[in-house]
Amino acid sequence: MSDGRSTSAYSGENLLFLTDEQLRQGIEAMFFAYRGFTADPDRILADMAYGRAHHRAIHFIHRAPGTTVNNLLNILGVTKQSLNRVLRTLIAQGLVISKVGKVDKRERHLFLTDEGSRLEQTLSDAQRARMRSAFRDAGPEAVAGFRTVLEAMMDTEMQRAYTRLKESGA
Amino acid sequence: MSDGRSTSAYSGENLLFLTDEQLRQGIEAMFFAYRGFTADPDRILADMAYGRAHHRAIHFIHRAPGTTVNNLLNILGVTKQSLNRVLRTLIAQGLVISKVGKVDKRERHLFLTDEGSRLEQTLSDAQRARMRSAFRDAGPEAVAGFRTVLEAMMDTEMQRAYTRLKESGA
DNA sequence: TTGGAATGTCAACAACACTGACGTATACTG
DNA sequence: CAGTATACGTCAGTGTTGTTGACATTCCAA
Repeated sequence: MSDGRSTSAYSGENLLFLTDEQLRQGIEAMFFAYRGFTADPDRILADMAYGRAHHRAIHFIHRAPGTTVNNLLNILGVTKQSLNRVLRTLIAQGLVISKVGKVDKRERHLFLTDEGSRLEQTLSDAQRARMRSAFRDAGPEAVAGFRTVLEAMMDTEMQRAYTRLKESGA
Repeated sequence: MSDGRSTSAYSGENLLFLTDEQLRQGIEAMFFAYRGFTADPDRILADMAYGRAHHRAIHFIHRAPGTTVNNLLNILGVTKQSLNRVLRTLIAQGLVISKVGKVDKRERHLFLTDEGSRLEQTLSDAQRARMRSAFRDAGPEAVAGFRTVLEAMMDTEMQRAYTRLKESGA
C-alpha cells in the first residue's frame, strides 16, 4: 500500500507497470500534460475577458448545438450558478444565443453565433495542433492506449457522457 | 483545418487517427479523465480547510524532500505569492517545515512533517487507487501508449521536470 | 387548481490564480 | 568594500471560477 514494489509479478503476467512508482509517474504525467493541454487556449483567452470556463462552455455548445443549460451543466460538472455567470457574459458579448424551448418553455437551448463559432475555431485549432503533434509523435498504437487509459480513469457517469458525444460526433 | 476528414491517408501509412474528429475526442477524453483524476483527492480535501493547491504542494514536497521554494515554484508553474499563501498555511498547520539552507542561507528547504506525510499518503492512496484500476483495466501496452502521448503533450520545459522526477524516483 | 419539481437567474462569498511594489537577508562580483 | 543580483516573504489589489442561498417562472400531477 505504501511506496516500493509491493506488486512485483503475478501468475506469469508481468505486473511491473502497476508498482506504486509507476502509478506515481502516471499521476505526474497527467499533471504536467494537462498543463500543456490547456496552455495554448489559455494564452489566447488571456487577452480577452474570457477564461477556461468560457472555453469549455463554447466547446460543448459547438459540439452539441441546441443543448440545454441543464445538459451542459451535467457535462461540465459545475453548479448552474457558476455556468450561468459564464453564459451571461457570452450571451452579452454576442458569442452565444439562448432560445426558449418550444416544447418546454423552462428550457433554454444554446447556440454559437458566427462570432462564437470563430472563437471556437481559433481555440480549437490551437488545442488540436498540440494534440495532433503529440499524436503524430506517439503513433497510432500509443494513441489507442492513451484513450483506453483515459476512458478507464473517468467516472462512469462521465464515461457515458463521453461515449454519447463520441457517437454523435462521428 | 476545419472539421471533417481533412487528412485521410498518406503514403501507405494509415493516418486516420489524426483526423479532426479523433483529435476532438482526444481533447474531450483528456477533459473528462482529468476530472476523474482529481475527484478523489478533492473529496478528501473538501472536508479539511485545504484545496487542490495544497495537494500539489504536498505531493511534490514528498516527491523531492528538501526542495527549495524556487524549485517548487518552477514545477508547479505558479507565482511565488500564490505558492506562499499555500505554504504559509501548511507550515502553520504543522504539515510542512521550512529549513534555512546550509550552503546558501537565502534558500528554504521544504520537508513534510509526520502529519504532512500522513495526509500525503491518504491523498496519494486515493489517487493511486484510481490510477491502478485504470492501468489494470487497460493493460501494459495501453499504459505505455498513455505515457508516450502525455509526454509528447507536455511543454519541453515540463518534459524535463518530469524526466528529472522520474529518474530521481526510481 | 394547487403544490411540488424542474429550470434558470441574481447576489454574495470563498479559493486560488495574477500583477505590482516593497523589505530583508544573503551571495556574488568588480 | 560597494554595488548588484538572488531568494524569499509580504501587503494590497484584481480577476476568474467555484460555492450556497434565495427567488421567479414553468410544467406536471394529485
